[in-house]
Amino acid sequence: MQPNDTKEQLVKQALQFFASNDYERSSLNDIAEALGVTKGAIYHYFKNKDDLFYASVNRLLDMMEGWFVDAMPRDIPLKKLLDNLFRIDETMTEMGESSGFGEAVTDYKNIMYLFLAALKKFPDLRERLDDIYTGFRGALADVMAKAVEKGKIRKDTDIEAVTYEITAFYEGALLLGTFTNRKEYIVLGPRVCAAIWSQIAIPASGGHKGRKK
Amino acid sequence: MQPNDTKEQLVKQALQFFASNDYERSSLNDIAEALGVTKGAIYHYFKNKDDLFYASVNRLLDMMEGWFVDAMPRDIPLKKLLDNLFRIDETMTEMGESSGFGEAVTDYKNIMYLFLAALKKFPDLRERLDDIYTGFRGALADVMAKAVEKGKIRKDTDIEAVTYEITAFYEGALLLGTFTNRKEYIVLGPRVCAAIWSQIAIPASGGHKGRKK
Amino acid sequence: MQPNDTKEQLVKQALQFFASNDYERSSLNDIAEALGVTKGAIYHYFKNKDDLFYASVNRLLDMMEGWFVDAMPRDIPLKKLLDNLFRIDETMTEMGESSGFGEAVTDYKNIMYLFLAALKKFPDLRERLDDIYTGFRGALADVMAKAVEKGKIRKDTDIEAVTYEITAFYEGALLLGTFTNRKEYIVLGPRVCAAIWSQIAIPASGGHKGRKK
Amino acid sequence: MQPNDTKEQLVKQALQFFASNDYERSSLNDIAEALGVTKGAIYHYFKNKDDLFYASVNRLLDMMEGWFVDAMPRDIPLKKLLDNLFRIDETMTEMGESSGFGEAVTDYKNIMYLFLAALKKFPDLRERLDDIYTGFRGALADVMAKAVEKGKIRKDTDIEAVTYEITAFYEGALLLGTFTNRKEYIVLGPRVCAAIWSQIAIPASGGHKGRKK
DNA sequence: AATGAATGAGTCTTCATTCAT
DNA sequence: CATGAATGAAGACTCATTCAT
Repeated sequence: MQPNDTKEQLVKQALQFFASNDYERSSLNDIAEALGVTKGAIYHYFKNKDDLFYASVNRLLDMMEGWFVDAMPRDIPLKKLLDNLFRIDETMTEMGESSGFGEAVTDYKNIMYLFLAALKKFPDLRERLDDIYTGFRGALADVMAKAVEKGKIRKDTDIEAVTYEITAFYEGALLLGTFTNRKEYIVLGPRVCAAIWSQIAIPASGGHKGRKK
Repeated sequence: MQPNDTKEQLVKQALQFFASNDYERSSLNDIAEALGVTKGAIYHYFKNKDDLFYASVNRLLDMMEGWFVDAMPRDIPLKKLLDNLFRIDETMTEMGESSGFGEAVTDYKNIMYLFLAALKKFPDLRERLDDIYTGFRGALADVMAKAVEKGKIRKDTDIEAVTYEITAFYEGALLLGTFTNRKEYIVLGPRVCAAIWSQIAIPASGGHKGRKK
Repeated sequence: MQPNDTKEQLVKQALQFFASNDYERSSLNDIAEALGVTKGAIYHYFKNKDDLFYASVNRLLDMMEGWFVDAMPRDIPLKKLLDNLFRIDETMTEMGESSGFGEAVTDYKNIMYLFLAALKKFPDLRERLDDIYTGFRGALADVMAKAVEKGKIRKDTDIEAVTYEITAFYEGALLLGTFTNRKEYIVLGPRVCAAIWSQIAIPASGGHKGRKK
Repeated sequence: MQPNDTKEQLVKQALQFFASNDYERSSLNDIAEALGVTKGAIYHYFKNKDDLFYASVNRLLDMMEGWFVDAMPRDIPLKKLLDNLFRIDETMTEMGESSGFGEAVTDYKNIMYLFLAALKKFPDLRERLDDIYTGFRGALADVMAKAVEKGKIRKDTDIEAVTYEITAFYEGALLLGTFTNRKEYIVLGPRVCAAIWSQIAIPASGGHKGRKK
């Protein structure tokens, strides 16, 4: 195994470990054991405990950037994109699976803790995270702009507000799930999607056909 | 100074301290110094470090419950309520001031960390937090139901979805602020509010013309 | 209740407490709670924690002195005295009951620990304890001397050795009981008594005499 | 220095330390200093303070088992064995020297405290200790049985009682020494031995061979 | 006579980090 | 490359004792 591969492996495993274990409360002994190496080995590849954590979080950010920005489909019909997005649980699972990290990393609750711990230690990560959100919102705005052009949604749509609304709602829904331990977004996500859609869509024809009773 | 007063004081000060300092990383030495007492005094009133933290978080939850549930105005016009709510920054500041805790407790970024740290340590707090969110959404739903009756908003409004949407958006906006360190919600909050309102409001007269330019 | 009475009560209760609880491991808080008073009250009557312990142990020594020395029957037939003594368990129980302290103080295991802890802290107690053993052995020797006079036991009996033998055996039997948690002395005590008696008694008649000068 | 050697060394030195210092009152600082290592080093080899103590006491029990059970001479004339045993002080010293532990471990006073402290903390040690006593008594009983066969002692000897008598006396003599700080057993031990012997021996013949000058 | 709040020195324990091998 | 023994600073917690009331 090439040296670099070893380091890569360690980062990947460490990320999985940190996803399910609180960084502050994990001793290097625990970590080393979980990674199947000795403490010395870790110090061989990383400057210190923080360095390993930093590398792990960055690996996670790479993945999220790939998923939410680079891999964001931009030539898909807006309605379809939104429908997909608002099946929040499926989207998260899909992302987790495609990432190749275990399911521990998929669980938003874990990611939440991971990010907050990381941001507290490494404020410079804020910038990377910000880029990801900005990128995501940009992609969404692009698709909406196209939808306006195509006459799918109203011309007077406040695109910036709506992308922000969607992004914030997304995060908030996951956060509420973390707080309350109930995934209400599974049921309510699509209904919120419908509500938002009705707010921007151009009515097919006459009148509003009572989208819900 | 009465014993009870002392304990109360300690809880209050500890809450302020924990709002700006990470619980795990704060040594009892730091805490004691910040509270202006000796370690021994803390152990006189609290079983251990966790106990003090638990009491502090509960005090915060009391406050939030009072603000977001008990003090929630229920006979206010919906539009007015939403306008108020979506001036997120002002609402948070107002709540902070009314609480009597310092501004450290007002800052949502701090509360975020506080809650996540607390939930990790004391899973039973999840229930209290859940009650608060449920209470808040219930109050919101009540006002919306009345607005429906009064013909202010559409009869086919998916009240449950919209209240969830608002709550999650609220949390998400604050969380994004925490992540990115930018309070976009100051500008975008009201615009999102307008978008949501247009989605549920009954058009003043014929056709939906240019609710926003 | 007179002040002195209070102090007396405290000493008595403390003795019972120390009989079942290790002194070193008992905090003054525990002790105060067990005695049903506050720490302050203890400091009112005793100089410090050690002082209370010292008083308690002395009270126990008073009791033992009364039982093993002062109340030792000296005009009883030797055989009867020995028979009584070697029913070790009954003797200990009887002593405990007569003492008025609870049964915790009766249990030799507890006394053992108490003495060792006390001797370690207060070496001067050794003298008192020594006096008690000396007194006991003296009383025993007196009875044996009389038995020699009366022709009950052999004239060449090494009285000093036999009293020492009995005393040491007694302590040793109790100590073994403490170590092994089995009261073998209940069964074996009387048999040892018989063996010792046969060693000193004058054979009723012919028998094998003159094996000793 | 090999790892195992280091741990062994620590156990051995700790035993010597605990022999002369009360476990409860010894801080890990004291212990570490006495062993010539840092506290951290101790925690490297032992789970905690108790663990080190436990290992030390077990090492002592190993030694005692070796001495009092395994190394007990079984084909020696009973009289000689008893004579040896009842020179208590010499026996204890010999054992101490042969053990290789320092003289602190030899002193029965110390062993006493050690055992009681250990039994209080680790009740399971009682079993080991019990085995040692049982083994010792068994060996003694074997030798006595042979002596009966060879016509050296009386057939009606209550072997079980006598071995118990000897064992308990042994312990008791040492305990009295601990309590009173006087080694009376140096003088009285042999005299008690003579008394016991006269109780079981078969008179050689008519003559009085002066067991005592 | 009695309280109990408050202290601070001391306890056991953890852990990131270093370093000789 | 990798080990794991060893360190030492820092952590949470205990408790005998004091003192104002």
